[in-house]
Amino acid sequence: MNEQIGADSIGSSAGQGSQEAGRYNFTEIEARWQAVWDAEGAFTASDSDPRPRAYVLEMFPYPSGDMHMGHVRNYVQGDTVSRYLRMRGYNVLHPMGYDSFGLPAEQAAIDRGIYPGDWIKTCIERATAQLKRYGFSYDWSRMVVTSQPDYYKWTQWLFLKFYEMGLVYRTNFEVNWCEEHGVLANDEVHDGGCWRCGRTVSRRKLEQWCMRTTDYAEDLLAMLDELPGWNPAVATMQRNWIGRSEGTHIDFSVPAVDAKLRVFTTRVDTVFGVTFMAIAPDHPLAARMAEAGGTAAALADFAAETAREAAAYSHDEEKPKRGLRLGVDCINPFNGESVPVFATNYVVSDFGTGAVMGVPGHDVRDHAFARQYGLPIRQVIEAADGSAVDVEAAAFTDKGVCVNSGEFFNQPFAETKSNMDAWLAERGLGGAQVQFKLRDWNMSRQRFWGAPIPMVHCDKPAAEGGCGWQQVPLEQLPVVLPDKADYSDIRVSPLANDTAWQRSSCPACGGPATRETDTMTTFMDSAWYFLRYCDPHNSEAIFDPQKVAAWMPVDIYIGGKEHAVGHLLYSRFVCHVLKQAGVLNFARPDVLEGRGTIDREPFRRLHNQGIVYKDGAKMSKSKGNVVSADSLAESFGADTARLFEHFGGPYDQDLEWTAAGVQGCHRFLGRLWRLSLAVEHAGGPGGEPRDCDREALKARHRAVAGVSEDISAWRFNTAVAKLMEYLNALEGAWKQAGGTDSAGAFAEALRVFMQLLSPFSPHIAEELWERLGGTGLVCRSQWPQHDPAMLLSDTLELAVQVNGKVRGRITVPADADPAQCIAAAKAESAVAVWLEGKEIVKEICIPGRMVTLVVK
RNA sequence: GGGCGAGUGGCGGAACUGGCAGACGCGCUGGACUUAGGAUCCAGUGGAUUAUCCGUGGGGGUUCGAGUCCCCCCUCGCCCA
Repeated sequence: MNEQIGADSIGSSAGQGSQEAGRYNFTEIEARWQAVWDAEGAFTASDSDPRPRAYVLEMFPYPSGDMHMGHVRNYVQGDTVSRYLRMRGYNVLHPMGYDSFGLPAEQAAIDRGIYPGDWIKTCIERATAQLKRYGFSYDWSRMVVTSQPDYYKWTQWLFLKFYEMGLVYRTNFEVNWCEEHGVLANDEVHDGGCWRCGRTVSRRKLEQWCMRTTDYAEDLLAMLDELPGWNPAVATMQRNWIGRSEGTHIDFSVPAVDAKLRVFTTRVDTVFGVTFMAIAPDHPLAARMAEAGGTAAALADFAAETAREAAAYSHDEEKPKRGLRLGVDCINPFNGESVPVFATNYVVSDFGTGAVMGVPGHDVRDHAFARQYGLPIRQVIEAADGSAVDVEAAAFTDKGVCVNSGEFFNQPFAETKSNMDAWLAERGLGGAQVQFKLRDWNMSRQRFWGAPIPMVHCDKPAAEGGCGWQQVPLEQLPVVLPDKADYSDIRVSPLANDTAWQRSSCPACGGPATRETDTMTTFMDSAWYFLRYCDPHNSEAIFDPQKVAAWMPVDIYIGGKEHAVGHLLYSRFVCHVLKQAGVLNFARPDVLEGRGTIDREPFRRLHNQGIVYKDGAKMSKSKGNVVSADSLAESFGADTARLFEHFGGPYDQDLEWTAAGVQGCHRFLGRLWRLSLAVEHAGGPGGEPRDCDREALKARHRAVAGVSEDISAWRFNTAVAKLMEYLNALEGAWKQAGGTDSAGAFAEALRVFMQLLSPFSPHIAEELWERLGGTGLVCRSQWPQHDPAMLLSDTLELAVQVNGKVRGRITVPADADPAQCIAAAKAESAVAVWLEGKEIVKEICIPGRMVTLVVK
């Protein structure tokens, strides 16, 4: 730094020859400050720090291949907020980890013939290096990795805890089945075929472990109302997913098999319009009824066919409705009528009661079905306004008043429903019933790369007094995955082939037992990781409840809205259960907006960043349209890349990836660099403040006010724009200063600049902060305040409108009253032209903004 | 089909409660730095038939004044059937 760089050198090249030392060398700067932060433990969240705590969390990634721009966008937002909150005086917990069990690792292992754990280890190292390069302020000492035994031991512990609470049961669940590749996840089924071989996928039932999430449906729904900080769109999606509906159970008797067929309906008022009964082909009573009706063989065919078909139709296609008349009737309890029973492909057995009453007059699907099978269509509801209804032409689905319904006539829906519910309840035939769309949670995956379900099955047959399924004793956790995986037959999980691993002993009788070979869904791994961050190295317990109480709930959770129902709902569920079990109790009050504590809700605020697209598709490894996180950092540096991610648009808006414009952000940092060095070299405190100094001062207060407000409101794009405006103003003022007199004032202005810039481009901010004489680390300095008085000026420029069009502008003292403004407006020559020969009918002055005159 | 969101220059996007549309940046045009330029600086940049007029997907409305509020329509995206 021996070259004198004066004010006039802003425009000169700083990147050549002897001036090399003054060049903005981002590679060097970024490495240097990352090392300093590391050495200083600048981002360690301390459990003993007395300052108020904040917990900022981004959804942890699946570490498969490169981190890409979609990830970076997410983390940049969390990091900026974290750094901002630290400077506002909070003890911030900002951790990172990896969701490393699951399909991609398993797939990579199959494709490359390696062990999934080895592959994932490499990926984690790579991802960590990429994240570190961006200078994200994570407390890396708290990293959790879900595929490591010290983590999944506790995932297994949770499973057993829930088992003890009676929340886990075993049942038949439908899975997608490929003859060559075995069980497939939903996203491995493409257009009804296996994604690998294209073979038609069928549905098959497997015994699996299942969690009673529906027990908590009411609470999970109700507590959404306590979460005003959630993205409302996501809250709505969860409400719809939980799908509470108030309806009615009705038992229809089936004389042929002497049984009752129970249906659920939200439209009990249409019960007199029932002309058939639709059930799932695999309804528990279906076979018996078919037997009685002489259609057993036909039913078996039909059931097999619909099982095949179910996988073939994705949700957005309306599949053709088909049915099989079973040959038996059931009796409508309300009017004693016999109606035929059909097995159909549009009623499924694992939802509701697996049976639906067919009311073609008032339900669209039933209408289509009745048309196809020539069933009668009957009108039992009339329009409330008395207008004509033709149920032969189309189903009338509005709520109206009953007709042709015996004693229940001419009443609005609510009354009819309560009367009918009561009528059913009195006779023991059903009654009012609340139902949820939410289903219980299937925990089992027929996969190797997941946390083994810690259950063993006693080898002794039940008939000989065997013990059946038993929990693995807690002291034997974790049940560790073998360190080899044999993928020679990929129809079954390697665990199911590994007889040595399966061998175990029965905790109940001490005899031989066999391990469960299914592993847990990865949604279970990710449903509690945010708790483990609070106490990541605890080897005695899943966590210390006091540590969790001190950090939880998460103040700000950031991630993609594709997790609106899955991950977020399961995480809420786990916390609700643990609260009930007395294991946790979130106690930390809301530091950001002073809201009350929600003792079992894990995420106080939820922000969903927009999706990054490339070539019209969401950026993802599987689509092969990934732009690596390294690409920008390499050519422009992390500081530029971070800035650019913010600047592209509102954080929650989707965007098509393009690097066009990144130059602008890089130029901005380059200009800041050159101005700062010029000021640094000019040195010395200035003399009397001059106009240009005052301009710099005003610009500074404007920037502090604007940037603070924008960050608080999550308007990062405009915050960056305001930093750019600040630089423009400082450059202008510096040029005006034309020398070194004012260097002190400009150094001060620039130090504040570095504070404002620090959450966005932290490395260059540290470097220049130090050069300009800042003490300590800028990321630990206290966020600057602005003086509101500095935002005001002595005079104001007002626009003058005549009949709604701007015709001129006037400059008035800031304290001028409306009458003075209006008088000045009329006197302005550019305005007067438009007033000539006209009559002024109205004069309006909007203080500080404009004067508007209406003429005739 | 239902729910939600969006439509503003050549481009990404600004515009808090209705109050000067296009902040900030990209791109582009011209110029400077005696050559060169993926560097830097300066000036300009919504359109047009340029004293003025027209412009925020289209059409109506409320208002002194509408990107913003109300009604109808079109297009796109996401979620759910």
